[in-house]
Amino acid sequence: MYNKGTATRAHIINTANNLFYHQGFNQTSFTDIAQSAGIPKGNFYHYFKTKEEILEDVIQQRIKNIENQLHNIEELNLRPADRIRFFISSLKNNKNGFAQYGCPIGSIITELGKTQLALKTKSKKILELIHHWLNSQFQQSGKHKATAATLSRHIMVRIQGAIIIAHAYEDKSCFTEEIDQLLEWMDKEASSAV
Amino acid sequence: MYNKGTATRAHIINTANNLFYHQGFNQTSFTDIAQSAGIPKGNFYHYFKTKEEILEDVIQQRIKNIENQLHNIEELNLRPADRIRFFISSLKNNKNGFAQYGCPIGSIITELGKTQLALKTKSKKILELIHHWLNSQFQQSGKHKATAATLSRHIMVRIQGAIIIAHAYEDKSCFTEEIDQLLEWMDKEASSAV
DNA sequence: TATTAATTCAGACGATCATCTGATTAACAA
DNA sequence: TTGTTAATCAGATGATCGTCTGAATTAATA
Repeated sequence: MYNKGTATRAHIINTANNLFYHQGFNQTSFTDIAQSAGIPKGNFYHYFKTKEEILEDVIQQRIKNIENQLHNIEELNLRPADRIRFFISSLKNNKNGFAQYGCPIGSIITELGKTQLALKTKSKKILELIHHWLNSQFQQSGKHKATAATLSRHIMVRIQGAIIIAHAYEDKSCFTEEIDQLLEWMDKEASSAV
Repeated sequence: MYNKGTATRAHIINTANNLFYHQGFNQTSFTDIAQSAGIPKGNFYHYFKTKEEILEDVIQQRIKNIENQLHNIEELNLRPADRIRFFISSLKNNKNGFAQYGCPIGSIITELGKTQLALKTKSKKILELIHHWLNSQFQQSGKHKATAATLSRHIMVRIQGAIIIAHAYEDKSCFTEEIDQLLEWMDKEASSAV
């Protein structure tokens, strides 16, 4: 077997992943990815037939990354509510990227949600993964199903909103301060309501 | 003087306004606007030299609309805090559009923020207009400067976040329920802290 | 070594993009 | 009526888009 291609393929996905994040999906051309990856355009077709195929693999990779991230949190031996706190806090590691490029998940859904609904549905899975995880943590912490749904959605809303505003103003402190408020909210509200 | 063109120009801006909202700026071509407006492409150049020029006028129009909206609220003879409540409530009138196309302001800033920073700066003014107005209302209601800044930003965050999530799930109830929570928050938190 | 399959790569394809031209028509002012 | 400006409109322009071809090269297998 001859499989140097596996590495090349991964390299393409990585490059596309960054470009889609930094420039947007529609604003990133085949030529962009090829040049940035240092791979001749003609070579691409051997790995991906369409730009959509690249996006699908990029999404798959992002899903895996987040699954690993959430899995690692679950191994920390924390109570469910503290897992959520840990997850929210850890978002602050990305604050520079959020302020400069927005949310890698939210921005692509917003972009594709306008005209490319099939691709949007696929990107949405990343959002749902986090959303379902939060929901599950709330239920494990003893919240009723309906309460857990409301609380988890509320967190999604405030994270997405904080990133939007931080990106609009290119100011990471917008994000960190709103996240700190969200953590305070976790202590007060989310601990009380059942 | 011969000025049938004024109406044509306004018609172009209106058409572009809708298309930019429904499809995104980069996903809307000159041909799209021309066809949708029923105006031959060649005629466009008489009114707008570039696509950016159209966007600038679209933004100007949106700013005027929001200025009018806010001005109307100020004439309702409400207390500042109730003006804010009124503004937030009135967003529910757009819930269908939000769920289907996202936020006309947030989505264009997100899109342009990736690669077209000059245009982003211009679109951002619509966001700032609302943000400053909220800030001003909070200050008029007796809040300290720093408190008003935090509270107004928080509202922006939650509105943007609610729209993002509603758009992602194409579910307007996501938006309305989060907005109702925001109004409850107004009653509790925003009334207390000075 | 000969054969097969995986991989590389230069460049072509038609479609579409934003932009522009120049000729034509419509409206008004003299 | 004539001259001038505003407005219309068919279609060209070069650049770039995503997609694709086919031949060359490389590595593994028989």
